[in-house]
Amino acid sequence: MPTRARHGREKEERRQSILQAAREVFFENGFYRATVDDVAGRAKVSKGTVYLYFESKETILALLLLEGLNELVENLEDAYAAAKTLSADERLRRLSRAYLSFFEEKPDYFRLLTATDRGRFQDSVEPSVYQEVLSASLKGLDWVGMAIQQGIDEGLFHCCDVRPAASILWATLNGVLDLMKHPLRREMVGLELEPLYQAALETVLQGLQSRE
Amino acid sequence: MPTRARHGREKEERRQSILQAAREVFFENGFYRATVDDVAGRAKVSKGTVYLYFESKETILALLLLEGLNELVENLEDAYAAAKTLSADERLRRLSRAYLSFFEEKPDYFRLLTATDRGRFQDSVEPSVYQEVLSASLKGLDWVGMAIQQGIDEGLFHCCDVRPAASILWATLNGVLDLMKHPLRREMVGLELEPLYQAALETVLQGLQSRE
Amino acid sequence: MPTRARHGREKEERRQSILQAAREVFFENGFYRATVDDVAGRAKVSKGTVYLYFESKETILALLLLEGLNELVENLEDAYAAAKTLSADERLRRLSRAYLSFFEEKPDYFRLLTATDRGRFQDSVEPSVYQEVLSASLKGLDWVGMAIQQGIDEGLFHCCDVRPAASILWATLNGVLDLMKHPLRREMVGLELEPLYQAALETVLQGLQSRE
Amino acid sequence: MPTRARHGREKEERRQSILQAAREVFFENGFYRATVDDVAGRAKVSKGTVYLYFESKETILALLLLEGLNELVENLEDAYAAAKTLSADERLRRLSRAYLSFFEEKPDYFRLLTATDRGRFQDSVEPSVYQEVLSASLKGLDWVGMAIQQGIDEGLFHCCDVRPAASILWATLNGVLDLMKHPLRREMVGLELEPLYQAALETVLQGLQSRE
DNA sequence: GATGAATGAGCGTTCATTCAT
DNA sequence: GATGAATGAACGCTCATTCAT
Repeated sequence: MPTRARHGREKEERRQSILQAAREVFFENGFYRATVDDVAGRAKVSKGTVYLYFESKETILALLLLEGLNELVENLEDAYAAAKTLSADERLRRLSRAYLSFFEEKPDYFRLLTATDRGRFQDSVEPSVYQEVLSASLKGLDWVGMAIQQGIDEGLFHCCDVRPAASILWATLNGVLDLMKHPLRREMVGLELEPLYQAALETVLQGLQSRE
Repeated sequence: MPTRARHGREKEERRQSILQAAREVFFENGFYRATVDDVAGRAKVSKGTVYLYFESKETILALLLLEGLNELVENLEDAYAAAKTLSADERLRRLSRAYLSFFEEKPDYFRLLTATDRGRFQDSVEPSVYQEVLSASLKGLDWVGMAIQQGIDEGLFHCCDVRPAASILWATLNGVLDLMKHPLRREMVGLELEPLYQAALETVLQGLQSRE
Repeated sequence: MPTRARHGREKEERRQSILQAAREVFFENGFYRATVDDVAGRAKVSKGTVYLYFESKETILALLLLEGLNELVENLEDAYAAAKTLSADERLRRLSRAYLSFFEEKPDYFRLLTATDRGRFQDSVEPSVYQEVLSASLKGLDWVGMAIQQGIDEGLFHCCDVRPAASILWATLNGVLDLMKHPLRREMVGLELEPLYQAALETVLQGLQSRE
Repeated sequence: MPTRARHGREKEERRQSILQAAREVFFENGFYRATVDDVAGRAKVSKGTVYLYFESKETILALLLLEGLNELVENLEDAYAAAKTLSADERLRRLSRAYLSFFEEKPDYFRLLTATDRGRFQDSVEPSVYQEVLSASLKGLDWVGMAIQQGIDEGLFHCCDVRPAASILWATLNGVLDLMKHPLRREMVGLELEPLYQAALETVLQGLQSRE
């Protein structure tokens, strides 16, 4: 059934083009300033068509967030797997680099994830979806945790508990990205993102290795 | 001119009561869900009066953010000054504690600062105001930087540059607070804020002391 | 031409199944709340197919109304014919009972007939169709009129004109049904439909018999 | 405080002019076809202003219905009171005439009351309001009932129960008005409203007087 | 200075109808 | 003939802002 297959593909393409349009206008104007009209206009479809593919504006946001987060998680997974034979600290460097790459390639997801007023989102979307977004946003912690556990097993780290250690590292990376995500703020700090990010990683690694 | 003075005082009081009302409704409902009607109602003035004292809803937000940030900066300043005779690492512990206190006492400012969709804010407010907010949000960096400089001078830290070191520490503290600010997320991580915050601080301090 | 014939039959079946679906959803949700999507879904055809068989949503309503009215008229006709040998007042009792049966078996037609906002209907449907609905809704009058004429001829009624007499009886029956069609209203009136309906009929019959 | 008083009066006038506009457009187009924009345009105010005075479109309808019904009830009350010294049948004639006058002077209320799809109305309006409308629409029954009770006491009517008798009379009057409210139907029936209405009244009065 | 009535553009969403396949 | 994706006008409603009093 080639026609059916074609139809399916075209539908999926249309869906994707609406999602892409939403990504663009949400990023450009922020979720609240962006209107469904904007999204429709950008995707060159009518407003009604948007609602043919998606339940609501909030649903679109949720999908974008999940898409972004899932991509990040995949990147982390790959980085972790690719560094299978390496030492714990090297695996953590790979994980961190994967996170940085994601940030640099999809900066919009970051803005969306961090800058969207949660209040409205939280109660416009099904609780399960909200939970899913929240939990996906913490997946990174798990991979970092596994690498740190390896480091503890290998005797590299002397801290006694994995979860706090992983949280500290993850929070630090997030903190640096958040601090540097805004051009104006980058300018005010007077540093480049990449070297600072690397330095932060090494500092925390050092700190975790020192016996206290 | 006692009348003029009284007028001035009354005007200022009215202004403050509107700001207070705005604080409450913005915190309760989030900036976008809160309406100017809500603010006026809470302040027991008419909607027109709100616009007599403030240019726009966004201006009010900017003022609240600045207020919060200034209070934080004062706390940091005090903590820094009070620890005048202490060693650099101890001064940094005092600064960190001051930040944590602020977060715990005014958690709403945090939400407002981090969770407000920037798009609308940025271009509804005069650029100078936006700059001011941004720069105030980086004041913490300066105080941390001064303590770290002291640490370098004292030979405590072996890193060569103050600004990156300060940024790393500040970003870490921010990252931890951000990670733990949401109850649901706190639950998912399974840790308490305070011990994690302390551990993060000590880890970074250790990392900055190690020679690389 | 068996193929043609089969096609014709299939077409008619499809048409009927759409009408049946429309009956169901119009009755369940009311005409305005029901959507063409609902009708198509219930009939398990596509929305486009509905428009292949019917000009518009209103046309479907008109057809349903006519169907209902025709059924009523047939019932009245049968009741009239079956009471061929009876006296005029008995024939009127049979006609009335037939009307009541129709109301009790198809209460939804009543709702549709009386509760549908006429505005849209009247000018969404061809004038001839509207006329047809209106005239069908008056067919009952004709049969009642014939029985009353018989009564006049037999010397039972002393009123001089058939049409007013028939109108009065018909209006009374309608009025009672309308008054009692809503459960909440039935409860408020505190009476049962059937005895009230009978009493109303007898009262009017008495009234028509009295010499004034 | 003349200003306050003037303000109040002006506000009330504005309110009334919106109600009047709603009456017009609801009557012209039916409730569902009429849009809030239409109402606003007719009242020469903005759409927002409509919502300043009324909660919702349905609320406006409810108010119009109640207004109409209350006016009717007042008319009936007056007619009943004015006929204090008359015999029961004469009082019923006065009540009926009052009802007819109301119908002729405010035909729109009738259309609105009988032709509005209840489904949507019923669940767009608070249950208490719906109850109120329903109960007001039955107030006429009470006055008719009182006059009939008087007729029973005076020995005029021989029926044993007031409520059915009142319901029959009221239903008949309603049935006639409903039958004749539409010009096209009036034409088809070939009678004038007023004589038919009178004849119906007399017929039922006769019927109620006859011993069965 | 203070009011609050008025505005009107804009919102997210719906749905009868059309039309390319 | 049948489909169902696409349309787009219209809907009821909101709310930051203005301005006559």
